[in-house]
Amino acid sequence: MISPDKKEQIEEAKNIFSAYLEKKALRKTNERFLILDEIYSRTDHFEAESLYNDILKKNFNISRATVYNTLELLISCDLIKKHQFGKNLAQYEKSYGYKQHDHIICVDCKKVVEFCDPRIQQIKSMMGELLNFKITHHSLNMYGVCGSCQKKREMAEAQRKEEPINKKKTEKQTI
Amino acid sequence: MISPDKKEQIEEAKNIFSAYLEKKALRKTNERFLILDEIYSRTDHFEAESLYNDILKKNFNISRATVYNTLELLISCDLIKKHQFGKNLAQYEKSYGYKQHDHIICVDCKKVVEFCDPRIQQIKSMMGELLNFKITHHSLNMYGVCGSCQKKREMAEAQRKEEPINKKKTEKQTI
DNA sequence: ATCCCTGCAAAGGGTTTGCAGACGC
DNA sequence: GCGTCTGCAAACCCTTTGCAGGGAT
Repeated sequence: MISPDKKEQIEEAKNIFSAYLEKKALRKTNERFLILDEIYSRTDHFEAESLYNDILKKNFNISRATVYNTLELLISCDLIKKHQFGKNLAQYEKSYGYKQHDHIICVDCKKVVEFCDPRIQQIKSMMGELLNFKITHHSLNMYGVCGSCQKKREMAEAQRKEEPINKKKTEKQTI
Repeated sequence: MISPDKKEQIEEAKNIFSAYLEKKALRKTNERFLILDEIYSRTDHFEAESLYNDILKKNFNISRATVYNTLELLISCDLIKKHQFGKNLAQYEKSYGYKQHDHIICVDCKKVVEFCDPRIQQIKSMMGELLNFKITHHSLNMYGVCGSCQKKREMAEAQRKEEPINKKKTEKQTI
């Protein structure tokens, strides 16, 4: 999922953003490009707050309001995507130069893995036609336990059997 | 999606909940069964707040804390499912007696339509195996414009062309 | 010069938490 | 009677909003 030359990708993203702002008669402020730059220098998914903090760390003065405002603009011109992985906390990821994909999330360690499957596209177009919807986008998340967390669970289970002390309390904890 | 005899379904749901509480050594309080009853008497999706309000309307004294607590329990024993359709607002639906399905949401009127597609199951098991995840559940939401909102959009567009007054302002509103 | 965009801080809305009293077991 | 659940209200967290000043066009 990593592009060969990140620098060029950032430049291209800036061009797209610039064209978008022009088309919509919005202003090209330093803050907006600073945020785009920070996002495209990152890897993986991020939250609004960590983006904000990392920009502060670099001694740029910027406000949360501007971060949220700019994220909204970047979503509009398809330079980033917004996700909600179950909790009430939005996560974002850059999307220019990355192909369409979906996510598997580990319910224990919260790790996010990406995957592609062409059948999603088929379902999308078939269901759109069937139900007379003009589908614009979708979100498919699978939740489960990743390999290493499966092992951890097995070990914890084995230990529980070894020491059946305080039986009632242990039972309750497996809610 | 409507069951032939709702009453029986509610009874069955209560039995499942009762057995679950027993197994986990949790208490069978009136509040918990009251909430379950209210949920299974409803149709479609609902939010925690409207559930809470509707119970208050029936002159039962209950607190939000208990509603949220009980919703959590009902999720654990698979009697309801929790969804996040994009916003920071959880929606729930009863799940006992209803077959697995996914959702299409209209981005204009927020209408939610359900659909089934067996290919999801295939993708689930294939990706689980491929990435070594024990998949427990998933969430697939498609977003788009429903039939009637498509018409509304077309009409609005036609009107816009008829009266090209205040051109610049109209342009900006299409963000 | 205009007026959109920014930073700041406070408000907002859904959800969670802490505590004292109530009640299922 | 013990210990969990409840109701209440405050706290919490992420996000949005209002406002006055500043900068892009």
